[in-house]
Amino acid sequence: MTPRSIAEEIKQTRPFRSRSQEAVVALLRTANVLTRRVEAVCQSEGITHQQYNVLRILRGAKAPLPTMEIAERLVEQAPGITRHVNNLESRGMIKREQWAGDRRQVLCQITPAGLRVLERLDAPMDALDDAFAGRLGDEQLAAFIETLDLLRDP
Amino acid sequence: MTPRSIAEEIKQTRPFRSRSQEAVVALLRTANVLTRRVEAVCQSEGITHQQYNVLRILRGAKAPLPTMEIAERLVEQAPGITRHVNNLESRGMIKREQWAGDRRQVLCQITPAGLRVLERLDAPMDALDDAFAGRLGDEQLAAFIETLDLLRDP
DNA sequence: AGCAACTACTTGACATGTAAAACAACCGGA
DNA sequence: TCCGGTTGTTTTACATGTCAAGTAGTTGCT
Repeated sequence: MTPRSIAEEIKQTRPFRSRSQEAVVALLRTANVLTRRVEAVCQSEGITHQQYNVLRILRGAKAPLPTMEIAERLVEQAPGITRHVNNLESRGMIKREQWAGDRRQVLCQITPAGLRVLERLDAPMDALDDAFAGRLGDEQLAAFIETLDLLRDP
Repeated sequence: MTPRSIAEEIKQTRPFRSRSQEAVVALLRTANVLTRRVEAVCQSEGITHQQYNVLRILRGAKAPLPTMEIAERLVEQAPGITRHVNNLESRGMIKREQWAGDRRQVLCQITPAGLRVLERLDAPMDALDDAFAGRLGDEQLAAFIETLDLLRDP
């Protein structure tokens, strides 16, 4: 039941210099594949992967969030977020408002329309998650997550 | 020694609907972080992550490769590859030639200049791989790679 | 108060990824 | 051989991510 190994998959004559390199390449390729699937699901509602993430962050937050908060959570630079927010706002999925406390900040909040979009995506996204990671056994899944957490650790 | 968990890291009020979802998010975020580091290394030679990959594929191949072969191995659409190849060719790192056998194909080959660029990147890239994946134990690393291979399996 | 330094965006310019369409070249019959 | 259908690649158009600058609005120090 061994899946095609990366070495074979990319047909490299000189496969890998190290096991670490193999892990790096495998991680990047796997994420690449996964991203496409997520995009495919989001497309059904006419939004992109990152727009979806913005909406999900806003839904997850109890209160309206300043733009930079979203940027931090998405690990993306501010300009990109500004554009996502522009786009989502123009389509009525989120609402922006100045906050009296610090007028530099723009607080973003998901609208009922945005919530409905997310709700329609919940089921297919859950299905994707399960189809993707569901074949891993419980302890393999746990180990995988733990390893990923460790790798991101500074 | 537990790293910040994703749930905590992204400050979501409603963390995850499932363990599978946590794995999906962790994978995407980890790849995101890793990509930035790779880009940072490539930048020292003035090339991008994907241009680096094109060069590495061409170095790994014994013979010149048609453009579409590169696209397949990089899992990227043709137009993107055309541009990378244009860019690399204009800087003398690769060479393009028509092939008599099938005149639709354009064969790409790395030049000595391109090889030198790669050689200068080999050491820092190895270092990155090790810094990134090196803290995993041997068997944790093996399990990680195996899981990734499995996840990419159709 | 006054001003330098900093923060939160926003805008503009540019590289890259993708879908769609344009082309040239090849392939398999009729 | 001629023709419709594929294939390899490029062009075009567009969305997105990043960097560099620009603009408000704040803060801290004097």
